[in-house]
Amino acid sequence: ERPQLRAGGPDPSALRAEAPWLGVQGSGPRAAPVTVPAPPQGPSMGGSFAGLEFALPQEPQAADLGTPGTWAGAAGLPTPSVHIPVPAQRSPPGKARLDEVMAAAALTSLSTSPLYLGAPAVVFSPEPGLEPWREALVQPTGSYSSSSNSGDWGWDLASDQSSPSTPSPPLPPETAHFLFGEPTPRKRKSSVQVVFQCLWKSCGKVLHTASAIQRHIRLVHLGRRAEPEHSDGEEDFYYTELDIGVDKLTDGLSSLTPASPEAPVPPAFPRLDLPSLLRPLALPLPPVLSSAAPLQTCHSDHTHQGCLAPVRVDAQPTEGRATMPALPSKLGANLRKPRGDAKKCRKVYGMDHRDLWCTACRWKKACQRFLD
DNA sequence: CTTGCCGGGAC
DNA sequence: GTCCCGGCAAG
Repeated sequence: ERPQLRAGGPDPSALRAEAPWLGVQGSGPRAAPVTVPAPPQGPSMGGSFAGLEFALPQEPQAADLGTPGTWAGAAGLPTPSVHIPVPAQRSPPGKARLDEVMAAAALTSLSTSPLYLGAPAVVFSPEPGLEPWREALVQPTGSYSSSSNSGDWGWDLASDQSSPSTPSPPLPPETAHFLFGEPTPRKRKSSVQVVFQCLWKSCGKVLHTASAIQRHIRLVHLGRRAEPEHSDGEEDFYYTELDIGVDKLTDGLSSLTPASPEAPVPPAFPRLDLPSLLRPLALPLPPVLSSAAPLQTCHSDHTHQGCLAPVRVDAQPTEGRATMPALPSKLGANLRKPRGDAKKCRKVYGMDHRDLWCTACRWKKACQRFLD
């Protein structure tokens, strides 16, 4: 028994429905954020992007994460090899080894976030978040100036967005910071703290342990008993893990700690101050992804979407009541499947031979004969 | 404009 | 359950 879909609230069913589909669609550097090397497909990077070097986070740039400024420094090095996460060419669909990618993602999450032990399902739940990462990766360098993201998708507790003087092209430090998807590498364990934020609409509660947040969700949002044994794991869909620097934590979370359990107001998410950088993205990114665990990225495509379902909210980016920033106002439409390019019964047989159509076509449903 | 099909209604 | 269609989004 699932709770009814609350308007504007997280929708686990949508997530579940989308997950397999995402898996099918998954191609290219899907889990590249951490372990998957640049996909071999597509034009060679060496040609058009000579001089640039992949900065895929094989080994997370420990020193950079959490301190975006470092990136500016890296970019300023005299060497032509700039640490810019040169996006891989979009690879043909279906070529990626999904199992590899998934395995990599799973391993990464396990190795980087011991706290997952307390929330096993989280490994799955953030699945839809892969996209921004991928989206960024597939952006050709040449077009990066108009490319994705400012790194401000998340709340400012997790990342320092204050680098107004930093030029954005070709790659703002924030972007690099974000792109690596692992802002809290193991090497900096000591200065990083993990918190768990409730994604429930208008909640945003932040707790320090997975069990606590699960309990919170069970009790407050799912209306269930607090005991974990009564859980079916659904609460995992409603929170996200955030890695934040201790200093930031102290600054930003002072009013969000469990000491103020009644506070319905979520952390003050930063507004998107670089909207132009977001333009190419089909979807704004779930804010919770900014600096969270590696898997906390969104996976979608220019022609596909749906990844936002689990964090769907109706909040407006600039409104105080917003639990999350900059989500599209009409996400419902994003759940619609993109039109396939296959000819359908209607087109093949024409209106004249409607009797030849498959039943679904006759009923104006998704064609079952000519699948995409 | 046409096409695909979601959402929902009628039965 | 089957069957149909209004209406929407994409092209």
